[in-house]
Amino acid sequence: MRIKKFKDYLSEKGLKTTKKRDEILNEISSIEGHFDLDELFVRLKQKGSKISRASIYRTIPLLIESGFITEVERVDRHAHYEKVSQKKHHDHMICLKCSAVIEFYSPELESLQDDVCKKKGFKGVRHNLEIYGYCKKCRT
Amino acid sequence: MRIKKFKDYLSEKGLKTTKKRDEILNEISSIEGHFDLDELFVRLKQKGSKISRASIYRTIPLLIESGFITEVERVDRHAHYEKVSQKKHHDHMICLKCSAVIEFYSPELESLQDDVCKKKGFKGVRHNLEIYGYCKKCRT
DNA sequence: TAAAATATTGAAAATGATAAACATTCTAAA
DNA sequence: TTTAGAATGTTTATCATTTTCAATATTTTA
Repeated sequence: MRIKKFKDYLSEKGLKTTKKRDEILNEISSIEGHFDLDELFVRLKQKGSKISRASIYRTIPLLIESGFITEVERVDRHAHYEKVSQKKHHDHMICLKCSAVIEFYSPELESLQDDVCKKKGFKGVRHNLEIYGYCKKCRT
Repeated sequence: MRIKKFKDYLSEKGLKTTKKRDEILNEISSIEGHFDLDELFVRLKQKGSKISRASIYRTIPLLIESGFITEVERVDRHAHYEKVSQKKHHDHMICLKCSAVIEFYSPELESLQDDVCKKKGFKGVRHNLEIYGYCKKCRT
């Protein structure tokens, strides 16, 4: 599974499998939706882990490189991440007031993007769409 | 013009028109393309302004709120801005090989996004779409 | 138009996210 | 099991941004 993929990535790079990396990996696996570094840290601590923030900071680039997580928009002033999952691709609406993140997926939007790419002779492989505005609750 | 709009915004909010705010406003008006806070600061200093970074930091949210500027991609580790201009909105295709940036605009894509927002009860005010892939030259 | 009320300013200190240094501990592979 | 190199935690640094505070400036009021 995906965890194995990460371990393969490590050994390819001559990096090592460690308990801390396993803890991080497992914890992220259990998170649904977005998270930031501090959430991850707190969750691990609550489970009795002795991990430090520094290790998490150091592990995150590896997780991104190996395709385990991706960075999503900086909603606050710090980075947010989410698992790259089997879950279907989706885009985001971000509330400018309450910072709520709404996931959505529109097949029409996807295929229209393909059309636009074709028109430009561009071979798209992935994309990133963020719509900023006001969610149902916050719109006046 | 747009400068007046900002002044109206200030008085609506019970804020004051000041020399410093005018300086910032004028300087931004003369900038083409992206800028960051420090560029703005240096330009003002070069023109003999006695302004401090703190004032610029404090003015930027007002300029954004009033629709004078917007924050664009965080390229580095700090914020970048650009004037909200007459130039038509567009999105970007970015080549993973040669880093070429292709601007495009698709009215269909825009209105489809509006539909998707409507469906979610979301009031979109702006968006950001980047399609990553390979340009005409680089696709194999 | 002077005085009162309130907002703005610069300088410096504070904060928050992230990174680096370094000594110690752990992992993998011989 | 040894050993080289990697990973770790703690502490310290860095950089962008925010806040505090006393001094000024602007606007309002009388």
